[in-house]
Amino acid sequence: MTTHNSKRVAEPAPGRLYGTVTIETVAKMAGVSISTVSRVLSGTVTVSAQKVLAVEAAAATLGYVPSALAQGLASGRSKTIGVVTQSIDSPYYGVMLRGIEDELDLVGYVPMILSGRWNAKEEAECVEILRSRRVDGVIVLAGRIDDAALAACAARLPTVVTGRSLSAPGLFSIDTDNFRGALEATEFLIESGHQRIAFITGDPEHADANERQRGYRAALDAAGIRFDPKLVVPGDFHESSGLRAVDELLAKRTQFSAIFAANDQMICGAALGLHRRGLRIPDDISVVGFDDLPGSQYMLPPLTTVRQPGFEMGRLAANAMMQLIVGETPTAVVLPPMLIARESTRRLSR
Amino acid sequence: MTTHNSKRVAEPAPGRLYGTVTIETVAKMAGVSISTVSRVLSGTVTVSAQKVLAVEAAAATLGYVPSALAQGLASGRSKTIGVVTQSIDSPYYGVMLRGIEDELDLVGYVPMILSGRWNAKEEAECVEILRSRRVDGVIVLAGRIDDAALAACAARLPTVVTGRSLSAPGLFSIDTDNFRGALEATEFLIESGHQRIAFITGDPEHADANERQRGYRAALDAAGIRFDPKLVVPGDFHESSGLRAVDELLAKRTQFSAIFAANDQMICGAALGLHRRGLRIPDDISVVGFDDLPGSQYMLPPLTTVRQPGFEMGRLAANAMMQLIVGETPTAVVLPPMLIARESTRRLSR
DNA sequence: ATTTTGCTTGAAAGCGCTTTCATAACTGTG
DNA sequence: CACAGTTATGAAAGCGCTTTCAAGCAAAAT
Repeated sequence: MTTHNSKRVAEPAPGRLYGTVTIETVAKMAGVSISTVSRVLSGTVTVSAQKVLAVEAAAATLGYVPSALAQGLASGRSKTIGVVTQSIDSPYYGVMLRGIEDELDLVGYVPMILSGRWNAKEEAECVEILRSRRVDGVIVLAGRIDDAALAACAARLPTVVTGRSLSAPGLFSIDTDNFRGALEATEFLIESGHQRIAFITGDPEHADANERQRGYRAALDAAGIRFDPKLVVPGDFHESSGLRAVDELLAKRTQFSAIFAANDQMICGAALGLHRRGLRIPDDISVVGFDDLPGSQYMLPPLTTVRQPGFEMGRLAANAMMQLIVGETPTAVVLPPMLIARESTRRLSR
Repeated sequence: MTTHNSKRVAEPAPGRLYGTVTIETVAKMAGVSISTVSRVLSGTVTVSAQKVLAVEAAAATLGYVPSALAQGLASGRSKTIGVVTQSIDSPYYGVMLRGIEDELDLVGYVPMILSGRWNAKEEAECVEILRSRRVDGVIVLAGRIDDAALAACAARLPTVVTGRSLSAPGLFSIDTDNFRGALEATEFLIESGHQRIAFITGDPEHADANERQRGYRAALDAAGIRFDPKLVVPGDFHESSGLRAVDELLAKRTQFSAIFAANDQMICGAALGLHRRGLRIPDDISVVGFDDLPGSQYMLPPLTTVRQPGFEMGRLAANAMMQLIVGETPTAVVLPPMLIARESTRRLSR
């Protein structure tokens, strides 16, 4: 029987940059074993001061950067958190992402952000990609992915979801009280003397959207104002749908003195629609949005809206993730929204 | 001499989920070697149809998801591209990120997006983190990191930078012609009869900002309009600075009929400032921005601005990266900006 | 019938780390 | 001063893949 493996030369590592400095390079230079290098770099075990110095010096002069891939493979923790957002350029989710980034930064984790593009299938694909990247957890920002898929994800990976309230093992959800926010916004309009209040809905596939509509309706009911379906026009959360909604509203020749939209972006579009018809905000029509996007305070006029603490939500989500990872059970949270009265609404003197 | 290593049981892999399915699990179930599994999954080598089927069946029933960490470590390619943006919620960079995402998606790469927060130090840290993550390349969106650091990065990793024109080995830059964009915007204003045109600068640490100012100046010179330093006020690319700029301009009691700002966000702030003073756009003051953010067409009135093809730039950047990775040399690009005349400017009838 | 060529396939050597495990070197203690 | 109790350290076993390398085999060529 021949020993069929000839000695392999380990010199020119295939497909790899010549001169890559690894933990071994550092170990040799410092005159210690790679275990010791690993120990001083992670700082988990005491190492003699002299060796610490030697290792640090070697690492510095060599410009050693540990491979997160190797670390992840060996330790079973990649120190990265997958984040599924909907659109990387969404102003609304953008703020939440900032919160997540900031919080993760503090504990040495890195986010891996993927876009689900408002589409259950793509979101599921994102989760799959993230799983293959061996992220230590997944944060999903709202989206269309169904609760079951989310629970399934949570079964194998710590999972945090925002804009939704549901519970499952390993799953933590964080939401704002959309019903209440919409209720308060509508109440505010009613208290200001408005009776004919139009509502531009959000995407009906989105739980938030429906909650907001429910809040609008509840405020009307509570005030004894008859609900008029003609005042409700469909939107999809984007600017363009706000513009269309105003056209539709005006075409109906239904009278109204205020518009409440399920988000700020649609109010933007609506404002343009009103402008085109020569209608002034708030002189002719009062408008109220939802979210309080960064730009909303610079709208003309500055927008009255329901503030969602997006940044805080992001931080909370990241925080909860850290807790899940260490095995704690964060307590589910429903954040209170807050009405920000600015200049897009006026009191109706009857 | 005692053989000092006792047989180790490999059963409960430390710190790892019980039941993780690896390539070995699949191999066993399919009755083939792990090499064969690897081969059918990567599809690089022909494998008998029968085994392909067996492997695919096994992988499917086991729900096997290959570890990108292990793949990356073994192959030396992580299939991820690091992206350094400035702020994850910047509307301007957001569009570029979308372009990058889309293009990377097509070729099976995943972006890892980090925020440099407009700060050279943090940007350098991002690059370092990315390096440790063993990304296959780095795309830097503008930023303050100095050219030398960028070139150094390019020396070890394929690098693409936007909003800057420089060249170095392994480095590819992609930029828009800021000078020309600003020149055309200013010319447009001049042709419309404006002579007293104020300019709100961008952050002077940003090359783009200075180019745009140069364009403004050049148009003035070409038209024989005397440059008046009192008409130039500093900004920092954010809305709030646009607001302040208008206050400053008005405080000077210098007369002007138009404002050109180094970006759209500052125009937003400026518009609010004008609104507060009862000045109307474009009746009293014409305004022109730069960038054409997604929201700019919904400004009141819709903003005349210089369009930067952000999405295209993102795609080009990702594309160039792919070329760099396979060893090709993409040709540097300077994209032409385009003036979009909307309703925030009016022709001055003298 | 025998050699050659061409395929498919498994064994095994890494990739660059972390983490036992065991040893060697010290520190006290009775 | 022998013996137990600590530390500090290196060897080596993985982590889950990719990728040679060589063997095995069947088909083609002589």
